[in-house]
Amino acid sequence: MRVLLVEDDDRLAAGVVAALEAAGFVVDRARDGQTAWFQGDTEGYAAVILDLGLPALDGLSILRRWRAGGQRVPVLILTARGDWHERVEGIDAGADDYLPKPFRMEELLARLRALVRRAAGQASAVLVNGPLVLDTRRMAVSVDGVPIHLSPQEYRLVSYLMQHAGRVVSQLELTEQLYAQDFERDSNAIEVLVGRVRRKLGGDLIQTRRGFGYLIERADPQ
Amino acid sequence: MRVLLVEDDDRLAAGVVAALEAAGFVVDRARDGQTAWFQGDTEGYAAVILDLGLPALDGLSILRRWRAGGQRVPVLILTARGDWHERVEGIDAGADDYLPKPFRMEELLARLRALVRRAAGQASAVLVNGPLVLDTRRMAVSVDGVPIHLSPQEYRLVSYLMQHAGRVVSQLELTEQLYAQDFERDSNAIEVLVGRVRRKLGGDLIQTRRGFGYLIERADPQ
DNA sequence: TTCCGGCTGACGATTCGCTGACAGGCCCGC
DNA sequence: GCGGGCCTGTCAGCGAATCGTCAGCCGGAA
Repeated sequence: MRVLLVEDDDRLAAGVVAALEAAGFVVDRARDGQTAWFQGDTEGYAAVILDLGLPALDGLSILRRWRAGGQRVPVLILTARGDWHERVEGIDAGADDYLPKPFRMEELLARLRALVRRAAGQASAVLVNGPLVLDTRRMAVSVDGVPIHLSPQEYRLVSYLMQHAGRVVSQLELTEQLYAQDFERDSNAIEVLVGRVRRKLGGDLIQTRRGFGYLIERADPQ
Repeated sequence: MRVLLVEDDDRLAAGVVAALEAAGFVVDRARDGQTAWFQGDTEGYAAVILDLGLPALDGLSILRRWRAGGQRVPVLILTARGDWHERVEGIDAGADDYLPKPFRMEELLARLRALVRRAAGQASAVLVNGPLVLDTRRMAVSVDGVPIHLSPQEYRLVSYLMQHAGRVVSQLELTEQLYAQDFERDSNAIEVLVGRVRRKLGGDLIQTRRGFGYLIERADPQ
């Protein structure tokens, strides 16, 4: 877990670095705004601890530049200036947390842990299998980068097959997944559904295992 | 954007509710811990403001119960007790932020906005998505730099979709976020609302995923 | 070849979302 | 208090999308 500490006061910085390293973080330190801005934008940090009172380039400006450039790294602001509108400004500039000096090291650690935990909670929800890409958040499917429009039922089918890619899924299993319990079993609804999806996705992405079920091959770089 | 305020002091609560509503939030209030616990667990709030000193069930206990039950709603703790180990305890119990009384209403709002943003994975007070810009501080929306006048309800819709840009949001979720608890579910209010917003924003900024919900595409540098 | 499981096109009932019209409620200026 | 404008939920109607059904076809395996 690598974090960036942006702090010009050597004594304070030393203390914070020691505490962070004791807590298991790997710490880089930047003394001035220029360096901080560059490093925060290019290196991949899990979090940044940012002092507002800095030489060369103000902390708030760095933060705004990062955010304007789409840099989303979690930022914890650290400053001696404790008046409320400074805080509001910092938070609205895109800081994720704020800690006024003087602070207890325990509190800094707790907040930092919370910050990292939160940022890690945003898993990418995109399933990829060869040319087939399924984005569960956008509920969108594409083949070779071309977006494909699927109806809700069709989407559910592809989603289920993708989540179980590399395994044969029986018609019975699909029926149980896609329909309510009281669904007539000797219906060819699944076959029709698969047909429709195949026409949209093209090719043989969904394979048939005659007598067993359907399958999307797993084709990942593993 | 629907939030839950857990506060037993009527006078304070009234002030906070007024400020929150003026800032565009839909507010439910709970007076005691029991109610708070139940509501926070069952209703889908964008955030919870939690007073630690409560009758019936202590604030920290509620928080721990929520977290133990997997409830991830962002929680901002509010309390008169400002010593640091209380803060650490609160944060480690799963609070996302902490504000000691007395506080400025502006700071509460800023922190609340930050909390909601963070939960949505955004990082700045100004949300940008392609031509669409939403300034949560000024409650202003513009498309291609042209300011658009939205009614409160319309603004909330756009705000919520922007906070969750790149994700399909169901009508049920929108209903829960935009309306108080006792709202009739089989109404087409959301559809009408979306229609009105679309006419104002123009184009297909708000997409429909038939059978699933609505979506504002995310178009930013990653 | 036969047979059986799967595929396909057509069809129609139903659902879903969009829209215009309308009305009640609220606020503001007079 | 009164009138007008805005806000916002309800309703009905429309058009399109959805999706199960059915009948007939195809093709692989024995």
